Amino acid sequence: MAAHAHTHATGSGWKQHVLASFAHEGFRAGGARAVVVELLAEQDCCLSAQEIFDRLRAGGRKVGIASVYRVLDQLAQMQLVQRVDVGGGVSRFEAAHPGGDHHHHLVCDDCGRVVAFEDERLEAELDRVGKSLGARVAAHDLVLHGACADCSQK
Amino acid sequence: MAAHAHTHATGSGWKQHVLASFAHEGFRAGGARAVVVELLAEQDCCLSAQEIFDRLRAGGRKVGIASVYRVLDQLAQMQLVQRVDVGGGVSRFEAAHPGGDHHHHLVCDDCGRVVAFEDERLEAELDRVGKSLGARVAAHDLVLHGACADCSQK
DNA sequence: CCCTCGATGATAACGGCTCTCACCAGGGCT
DNA sequence: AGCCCTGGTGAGAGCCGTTATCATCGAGGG
Ligand SMILES: [Mn+2]
Ligand SMILES: [Mn+2]
Ligand SMILES: [Zn+2]
Ligand SMILES: [Zn+2]
Repeated sequence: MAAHAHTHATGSGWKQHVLASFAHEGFRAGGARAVVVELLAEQDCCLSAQEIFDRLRAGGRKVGIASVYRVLDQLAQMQLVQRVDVGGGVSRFEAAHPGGDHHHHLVCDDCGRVVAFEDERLEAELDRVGKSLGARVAAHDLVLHGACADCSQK
Repeated sequence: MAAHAHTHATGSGWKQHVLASFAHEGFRAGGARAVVVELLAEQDCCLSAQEIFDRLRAGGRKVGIASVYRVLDQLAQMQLVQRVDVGGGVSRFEAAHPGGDHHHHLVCDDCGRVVAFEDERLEAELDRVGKSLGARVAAHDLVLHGACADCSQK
């Protein structure tokens, strides 16, 4: 696992999977949906609906904010994106890979930066706890708050 | 650990600690603050600001919603309450015990119920992960989503 | 081509939260 | 006890992310 440049965590594999899923569910091909999926596929970490809207507009695409929320909602219901709630009343969204790697976030309360991380043992513990509750846990939201590595050493 | 009735997780110990902290910080004694603390001390689990407001009003207390948020904000900054974000754009709050037990929540996406749980090993893993990031982690928010024990077995 | 119905986007509405500001009252002082 | 200053309070307006509405557009099967 040497030093190949960090390819986007969400390659075109995810995008293809999403488009196939939409087709399979009998959805029609719409411009807004395609372009939101396209943008999400290029990201390494979560974006808010407003950020998605702004970037698409900046790229000359005349999407409506309602369409952005609509598509994100559909994707979330189909388990194709993960809704990330870092507090502050804003939801963020990122591609969710079928059975694959997912990560969590540390939010720096000083500079606002969002740092992604993943940890195998932590996931195992989360699974164990879910089972011990007798519940069928479909997802877990985890956010660490504090001072990021940069902010904490000054 | 036999069957003694489940005493409130937040006895008067917490309340005393909070009042002492406020006095120590040079705050004046205000009616709204006292009554919000009082109510929080009686709870076993988290309440939203609106719920706190409604209950106080129902009890004949003429508090303002602004005061509720103000007090909750002060308490959160003094680390005397934990802000719990279970999604849906509503923050919930519960008493935080100095160095003691804290718990997390499972939210049933079917019936909306909120189930509290605590787990020592999970906390240890969370600590380890925080350290491995080089960050100074002050708090962590964890919410499990899925079907609760009742809803999952039908 | 046409026609139907899902998709889209401008806009209004909604709700949680925050801000503003005039009034209230704790408590140090005399 | 009475004053006064200042922090505490609460009604209401405002802010902002999200959701609902609805007229219009266009994908795609006939
Ligand atoms: Mn995880
Ligand atoms: Mn914990
Ligand atoms: Zn930082
Ligand atoms: Zn349930």
